[in-house]
Amino acid sequence: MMMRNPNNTTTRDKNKPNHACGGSNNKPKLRKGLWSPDEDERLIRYMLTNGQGCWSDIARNAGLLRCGKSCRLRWINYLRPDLKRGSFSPQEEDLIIHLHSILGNRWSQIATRLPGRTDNEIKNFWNSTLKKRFKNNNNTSSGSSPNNSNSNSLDPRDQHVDIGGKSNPMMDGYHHHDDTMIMRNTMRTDPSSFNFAPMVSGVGLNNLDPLISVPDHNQYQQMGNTGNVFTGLGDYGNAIIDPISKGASVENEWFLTPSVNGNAIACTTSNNLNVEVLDPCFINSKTMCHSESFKVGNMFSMENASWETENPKTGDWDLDGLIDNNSSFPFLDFQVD
DNA sequence: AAGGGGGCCAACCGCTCTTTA
DNA sequence: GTAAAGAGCGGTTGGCCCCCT
Repeated sequence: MMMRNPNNTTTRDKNKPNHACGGSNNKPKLRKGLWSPDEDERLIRYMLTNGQGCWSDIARNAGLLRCGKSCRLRWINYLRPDLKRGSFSPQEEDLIIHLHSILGNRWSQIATRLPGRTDNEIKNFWNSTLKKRFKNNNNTSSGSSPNNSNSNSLDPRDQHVDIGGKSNPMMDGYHHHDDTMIMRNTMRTDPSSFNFAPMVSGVGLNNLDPLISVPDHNQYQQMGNTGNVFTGLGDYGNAIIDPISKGASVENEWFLTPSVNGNAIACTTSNNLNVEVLDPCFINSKTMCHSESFKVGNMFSMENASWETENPKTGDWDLDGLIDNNSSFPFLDFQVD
């Protein structure tokens, strides 16, 4: 572990006012910079004895000349006994990439799903390693790579969906990650002429889905036994339902299901031949699933057309519910009038 | 061997959100 | 209802270390 000299004060420390950690003339000057072993020991001893409370009180009661904020950071990112040390495992890397594709730079939310890892650690890992890796992939990959991007973005979500290396006009889509514009075409398949495998991959299962980008997690992938559609549950819970196996028997019977990756997926039958799967991506999944005002017709009208959502904010989602519920989705039936 | 550049990562900043009085 | 304080978050900085030349 690289350590700076705890006695050092950075230029930034010297030149900038300390808004966050006091700095009042009446109070003893608070220490900044690296923590000394003695400070660590004081904080550990206090936390183990008294537990977490008001951080300002902790700093004071532990006899530390630190602001509460600094104590909190030190404890959470370094001293906590349940922290995992060492480099990230490939599984953790996969999970970080996957979660980042869903959550973006919400490091704290990503960290809650990697026990023993801190948001700071993950953020640093992403910025120093994974981001660079994506950049290199973009520079060197060509054609059929799932990570191949038509944009210059480093963000794995900015990926053109290219099924099997060939652009499929029925399944083409593009994701833009910046919360302002997401579009993806409706998909319509005719089972008499369509090869389902790429569809399954392209819709929401794993590595061909620009929102997923996690290879080798297809173990739950199933083909629908109707031969018409598919039923799938990705390793991380991204679900796709087979409307026919769910009992759809009439034309235009719709089913909605929230996907863990934030996509609310709608399935329907049309003459029991075509299957519509809509992946509105960044549209508020709560609205889709729960709002009475939501009209399936709105989705239907988007068929074969890209669209812009008004203001799709990832923060609107019940991501906790979606992501945590990996194994049993509350499939929500949705009946068209 | 020296030194310069780049990577890593601890820790800070500034902001927003939440809680409390 | 509102202001202040506390907590938490993401972005950023910069010191230390390693590696390459």
